[in-house]
Amino acid sequence: MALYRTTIADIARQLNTTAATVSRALNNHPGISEETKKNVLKTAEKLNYNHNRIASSLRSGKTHVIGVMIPSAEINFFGSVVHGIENIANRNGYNVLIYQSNEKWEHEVKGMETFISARVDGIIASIAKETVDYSHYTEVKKRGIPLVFFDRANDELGIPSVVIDDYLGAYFATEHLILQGYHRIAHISGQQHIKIFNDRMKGYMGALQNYHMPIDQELIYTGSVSIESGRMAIDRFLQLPNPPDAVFAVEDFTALGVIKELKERKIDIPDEFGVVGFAAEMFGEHITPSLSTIDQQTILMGSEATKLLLEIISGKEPALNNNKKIILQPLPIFRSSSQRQKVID
Amino acid sequence: MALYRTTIADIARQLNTTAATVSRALNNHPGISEETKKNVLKTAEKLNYNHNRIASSLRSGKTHVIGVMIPSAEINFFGSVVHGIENIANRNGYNVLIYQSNEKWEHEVKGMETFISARVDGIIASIAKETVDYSHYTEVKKRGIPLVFFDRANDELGIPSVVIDDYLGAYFATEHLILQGYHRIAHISGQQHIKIFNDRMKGYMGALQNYHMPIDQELIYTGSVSIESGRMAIDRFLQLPNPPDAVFAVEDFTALGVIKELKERKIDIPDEFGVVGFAAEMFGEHITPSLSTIDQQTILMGSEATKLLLEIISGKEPALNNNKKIILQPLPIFRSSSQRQKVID
DNA sequence: GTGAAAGCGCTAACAC
DNA sequence: GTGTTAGCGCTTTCAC
Repeated sequence: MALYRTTIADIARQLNTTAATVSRALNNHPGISEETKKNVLKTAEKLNYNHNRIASSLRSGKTHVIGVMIPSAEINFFGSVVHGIENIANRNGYNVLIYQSNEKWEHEVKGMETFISARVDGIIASIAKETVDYSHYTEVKKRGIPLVFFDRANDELGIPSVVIDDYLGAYFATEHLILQGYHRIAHISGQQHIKIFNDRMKGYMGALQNYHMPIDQELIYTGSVSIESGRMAIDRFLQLPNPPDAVFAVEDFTALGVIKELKERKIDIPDEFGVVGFAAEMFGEHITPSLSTIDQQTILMGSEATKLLLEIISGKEPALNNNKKIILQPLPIFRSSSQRQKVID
Repeated sequence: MALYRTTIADIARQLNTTAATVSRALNNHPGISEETKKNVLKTAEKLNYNHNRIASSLRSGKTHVIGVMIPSAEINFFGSVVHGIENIANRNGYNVLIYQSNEKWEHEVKGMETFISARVDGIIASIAKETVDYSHYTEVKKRGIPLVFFDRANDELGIPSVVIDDYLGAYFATEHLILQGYHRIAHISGQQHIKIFNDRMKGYMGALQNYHMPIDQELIYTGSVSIESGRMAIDRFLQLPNPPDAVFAVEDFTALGVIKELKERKIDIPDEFGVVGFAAEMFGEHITPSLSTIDQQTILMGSEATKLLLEIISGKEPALNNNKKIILQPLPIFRSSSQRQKVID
């Protein structure tokens, strides 16, 4: 088997010309005759030539690779964002190098080092839950490598980001429950040091205030974003002297726990109790009752982040201290779990 | 901002030594004094040096990058396999370049070209549904680039693969329905040119035969792997003079369609009708009734494929005409949709 | 419109 | 244990 790989020098030799000319022809440089170009292309084909990006990158300083840092490829949300990133990247001749943090700070640091070593042209990242020290991100910034955050961003680093409007999504969800005639609306929240969860809490409160409904601290349960925390929240809520008749959960799995617990207690959804989640996880459409939720526009988030990054790379957007923040509109999806047939009033 | 990047030559200059020595120290070569190594490491740190993989790759011919071709990052199954791949790859100092075919042959071809250009050290791929021409894969093989298939493999190309035993999984599913006392067990199949779907059909038939039950062609519906095809199959089955009382569906979404249709028709699951799917999709656990299914061991599939690839790369496994096939055991998960409380006999 | 020459940053073969 | 030398394959001045 011939492991020998054709180089531009081989093509040049065949055509009695030089590597420089071949390179120019292959890269569509202006000022190269049509004739030469045609010959080069034909010979390249004949010799089974394949462009060596490594050599090209070393010389030009551009790798056409984008590093993508996600907490986990196994989580639907991130897989879907990656899908959006890949589409735009490939369409523009960029490749995508994936790194998973598994929500661990150490992995995130290692990933950034890998990206720097690999000389990626830019990085798209979503911050790990564990991360509180951001020096690896500021280091990337300091080295002049374009960086864009998505979903889990940090606004204080002068790094642009693409997020959805979590406040608004939560506002929509809560408002919807109010308009459906629920009177005491509870909220199950997530870890408050994570901005998106905090924003959702604020959106919940904002909607209540706007509709002149009291904010009752007893109706706010801080959980850990899991089925179990949904179940536990219901358990506590129903022990209250004046229990809620609806809940906006910080995320779909939490809402699922709520539904499971309510069903076991034979409490009718949505007539006796309304439920809205957040994230538009796949299962929500298929459970009974189907789950009302807020879509986070994952594919769009990926493609917008990539477009923004490519604009920074191309110089159309400033690379430094760019606080640009693209805020996507959340998309409410109201299904059976919150749509009352008869409004009790 | 200093975009200047420290090179090993800079470190060498500081220490009055040469780039070669610095390189050796950095790469832990044998025969370098502890003292020198310590000094190099210290100076590298001080100068904020970062290894340049591009230059290193060009010289050494190794990129430490694995190309991964998947149909879509958005499909849970593939995201999960990628998770398994990433874990093993990173642990061994390899990075993962992702490419999505979107089930299209053209994209798959382009992806392989990209991998070749990027000089990846090896490739892990799952074949697009559309693909019937495999020349891009044989081309990769011809160029001596290690290649491993997972899940959707082709046994005739002399390329190793990691798959689950689809026959056995289907056998388990069907046998389980038989043992639960169902008498007429139907099968909803997928496109038969795709091997895994064909294997599942065979496993279904094998179980029936082993238990001396007749194979009735009327009870086999060839669908397109979707919720809709599950619904349509039930519609047809229930029009038969002698309808089935259970179904083994080729995949979970098809099984979901079955369940939705049966519920609408007020047919009790599992008492009147048993259902088993395939794939262990997330939603199956949370719908009512919960779905019996066959787990495909996605993470394990990813890690086994990566281990195999790394062994080929390291030369422990032959690179050429390696027909090694790692067959993972499917894991039955029997839930409510097929577990009869009372066996009707 | 094309050639000559240099060099991106690293590693490996060969000295000593 | 370390230095010398060469070169991986490409792109990019600077010529003419």
